[in-house]
Amino acid sequence: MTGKKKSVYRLEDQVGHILRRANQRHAAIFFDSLGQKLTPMQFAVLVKIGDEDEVSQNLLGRLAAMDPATVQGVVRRLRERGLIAARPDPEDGRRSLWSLSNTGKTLIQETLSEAEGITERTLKPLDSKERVTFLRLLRKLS
Amino acid sequence: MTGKKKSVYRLEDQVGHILRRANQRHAAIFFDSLGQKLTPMQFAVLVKIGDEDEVSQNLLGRLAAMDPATVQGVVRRLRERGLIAARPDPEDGRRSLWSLSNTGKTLIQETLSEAEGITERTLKPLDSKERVTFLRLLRKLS
DNA sequence: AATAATTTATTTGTAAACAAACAATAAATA
DNA sequence: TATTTATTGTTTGTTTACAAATAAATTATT
Repeated sequence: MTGKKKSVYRLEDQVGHILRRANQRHAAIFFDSLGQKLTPMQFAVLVKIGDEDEVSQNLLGRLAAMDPATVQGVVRRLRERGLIAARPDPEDGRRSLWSLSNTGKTLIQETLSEAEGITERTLKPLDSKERVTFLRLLRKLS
Repeated sequence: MTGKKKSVYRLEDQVGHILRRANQRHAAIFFDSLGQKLTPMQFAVLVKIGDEDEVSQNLLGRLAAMDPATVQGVVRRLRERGLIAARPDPEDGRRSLWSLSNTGKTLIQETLSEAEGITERTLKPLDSKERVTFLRLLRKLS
């Protein structure tokens, strides 16, 4: 009786599914902490613009790992809230250059420590050695 | 000169950001392999319904880790394609019960091995020991 | 039975995510 | 200079994600 071993596909064992659930958990933690002020991507975009002073859409997309079409929408909403200022690039008619407004700078300053708390809470289930290992391996997959 | 150490918030070091990028990579691999047939969530839903024979929206949401409102849309699109059949629950007027159509069963059979390939390709950067470690830690965060 | 509480599902609205097609500008080449 | 190629950005459409509000049906309580 040497039958073929039936391979069972268990969704909950697939890395994609578990990655997605880990993301969900992180998003929930983020929402819990900063959800009334910013979404995760809005926060990421503000941080990245702040790092660079002034960025084009293309550069911002690379920095924040976002599709150009996605950048569009995120930045539009932030501009509508006055958190980002825009001016045309004098050297390239295709581009516009984005920077943080004062309101935007203030908001980032106010939220940075909460953002650190979000990372901390997300990693809470791991001890410090596990965190190092996990982040190293996760980076390999990204 | 024992000044306060300025804590620098680096987006690319935050677990949320790296998780998101790992997810992006997995989604791209999925799209590359099955993108013309199914999305990741459509695939997950079909697998889960197939496992259970017949499910309510609520149960399906729990099984696939999806919000009820999200389940709505995913299932509607699959029904429109004739991959899922629905009937009212005779015992509970609020529910409808969903099952795979024959077309749905066939499609899952055809795509299961590709799905295994997606998991394999996603984990490619890790050797087999690292995979075990990674999945164990990732599960703790989900 | 009548009322209240719970469960289940739906609807609406906002925000991402990204493919695909298109448009505009700049840079390279003929 | 004129033409081609590459870069950068926009628009459209589809899908996922989820909060919040609502509705409908069931179950528990009085």
